[in-house]
Amino acid sequence: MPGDEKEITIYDIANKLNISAATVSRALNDHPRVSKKTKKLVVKTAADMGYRSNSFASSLRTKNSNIIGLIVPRLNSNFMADAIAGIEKGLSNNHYNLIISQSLETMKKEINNANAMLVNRVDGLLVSLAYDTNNIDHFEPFIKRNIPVIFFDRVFEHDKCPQIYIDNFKAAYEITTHLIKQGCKRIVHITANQLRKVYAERYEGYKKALEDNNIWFDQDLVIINDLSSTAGIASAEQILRMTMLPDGVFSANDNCAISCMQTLKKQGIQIPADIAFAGFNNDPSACVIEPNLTTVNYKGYEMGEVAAKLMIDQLINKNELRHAHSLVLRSEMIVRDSSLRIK
Amino acid sequence: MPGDEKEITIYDIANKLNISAATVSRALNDHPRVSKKTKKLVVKTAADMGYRSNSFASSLRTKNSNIIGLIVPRLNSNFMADAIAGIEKGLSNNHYNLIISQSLETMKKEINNANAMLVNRVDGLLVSLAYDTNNIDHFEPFIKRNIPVIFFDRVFEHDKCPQIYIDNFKAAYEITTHLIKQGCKRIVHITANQLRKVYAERYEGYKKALEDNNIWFDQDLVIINDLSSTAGIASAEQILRMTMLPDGVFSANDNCAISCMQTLKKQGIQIPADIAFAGFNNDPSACVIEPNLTTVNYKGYEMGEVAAKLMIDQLINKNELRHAHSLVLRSEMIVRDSSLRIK
DNA sequence: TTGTATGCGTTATCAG
DNA sequence: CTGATAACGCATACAA
Repeated sequence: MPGDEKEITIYDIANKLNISAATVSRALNDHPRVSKKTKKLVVKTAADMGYRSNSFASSLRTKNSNIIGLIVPRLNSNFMADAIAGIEKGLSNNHYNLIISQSLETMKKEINNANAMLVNRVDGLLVSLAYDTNNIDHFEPFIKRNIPVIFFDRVFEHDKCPQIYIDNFKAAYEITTHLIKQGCKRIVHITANQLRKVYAERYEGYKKALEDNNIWFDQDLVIINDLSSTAGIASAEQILRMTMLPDGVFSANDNCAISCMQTLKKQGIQIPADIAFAGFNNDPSACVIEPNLTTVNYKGYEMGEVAAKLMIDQLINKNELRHAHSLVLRSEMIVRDSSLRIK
Repeated sequence: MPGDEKEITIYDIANKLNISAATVSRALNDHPRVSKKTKKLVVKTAADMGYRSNSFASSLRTKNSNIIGLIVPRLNSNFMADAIAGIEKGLSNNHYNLIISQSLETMKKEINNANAMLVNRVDGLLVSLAYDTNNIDHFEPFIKRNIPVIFFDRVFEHDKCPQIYIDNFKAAYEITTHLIKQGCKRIVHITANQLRKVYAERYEGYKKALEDNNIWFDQDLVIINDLSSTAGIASAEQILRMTMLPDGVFSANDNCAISCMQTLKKQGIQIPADIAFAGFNNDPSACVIEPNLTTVNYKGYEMGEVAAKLMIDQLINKNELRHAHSLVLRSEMIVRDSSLRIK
């Protein structure tokens, strides 16, 4: 029966070659003080014998797992899938492995995930926070142990944890200003839970743009939901019920913007003539909807790569004073037909 | 300085409580032959002392990592993101962790990934194959060690490896037949590398549907590319150069179908009147493109859940005769306006 | 129900 | 450059 054969260990290799296990270990780890000849011989014999290093034993000794943990709200969004792809690339290039879990937007599961990561002894943790996370005590055990915790996108302020994000305030300010320049005076803003800094900052950017253009901020024009497709439909219905229709909509994500647009279009609303639209994220569908959606390009892949790079840096420079230097990535407004009244 | 404090072990707990480490170990693992009282005391003390189990030591003893490996071509596609979300849910419910990597569609990287998984001692492996993988020798080390290897979506025939997929032949047959019923007689098929069974079978389904409806199969109507958006544009250009335009297009994925449609629309082609369209996958954008795209609904999330479930079954029933029972999941054609000529 | 003793496979220390 | 030896922290066989 297969699977019952004994696994080869460095002792087996040592016996076969009449050298010590210590030398075998050193040879396999490319230790400088082993002769080229021995190294070559050991590596070859190991391969021949079907040896595979036992990472459990190795990790037990070295106290390193070479595994990075990742906790995200959802794995299946365009942005997150891109981010993970970028992270995986960055880590695997440095021979780190990635273990992933999703909080499904609840702090409760996020705490469970964090504990699992702790037990799995990840060497570092990358986190994008759940919808309702209001404190990060569950990451303290990592911080206490000097295990780097890095937040990206959905970040949290902590002087030991670097953050990677884009300037959401600025991006929202720009895109709102753009709508105003296109003649919009009553702009609806669709956003989510203000606990998440990304949404709070976009909201602030929206408000500031109104203010700077002498447009009265009207709380009734702000719709707060979960930015899902379903929420987009509901938002459209809410808009249609307004006594005075808005002439612009800035949604905090594309997903919601698109389903909102579709619903309004079905009711005969002309876009951008009646209502100009802007989203956020530059999802693939933004180039499919008609008219194409003006949005903020915000590439997850790059953010993932950067997060991985920062993590590697932290792990390599373990002894250096680790100040939480944060990174603000570029984002850019992409103007498409959904907001272009003046051509 | 933080991080320098010694980690608590079961010995520390044992000392504190004046019991043996063995009892602590048993108590923490909820072993039946430990008194309720001791268990409770141990668990509480462990928590108070900030103990975390050392998975390295534990794994070294038990030879189980409680980690499942996942190798996929790309992490960032709608289908794969959904599948991974389903897998993660299924595994985490059973206290398994998930370690992921992407082959970026090359067999070379897939082999590297497999080796990394081997060294990481995953308890099982879930695989969706790269574009050009033409043999699976790199998974033999797992099979030899009785580590379950399960293929999903992009599968490979092996009598020890269960497969999870949909009936691609049937789905393609149905959707092609649908196009024919809508009056199409010259149907282009856009597909990918025939090494991958999914595409080969969709191709076969297409051919069989033509045959059964007495439509001559024309090799010139078959376009083989990588099904990317870029490839969709190129396909449209190729179609426009055809001396006689086709009256239908069946693309092996939505992504390519959509960019192809967009390009043709820009050239004034009416859809579905001039050319009827059908895709595969039911990506979110299929409901955004105008007209909405007829496609095959093929939910990744469910496939992921099923893959996780099958893996758990294999791991639990370790001793049972493990015959590679494969699973064929449901898929369904969704008819939308892109193919509806007869209303 | 609890304790004792041992080994899992590696790496680091020390000695040569 | 190489060898002997001692941990790393846990789980289990066996003994009590």
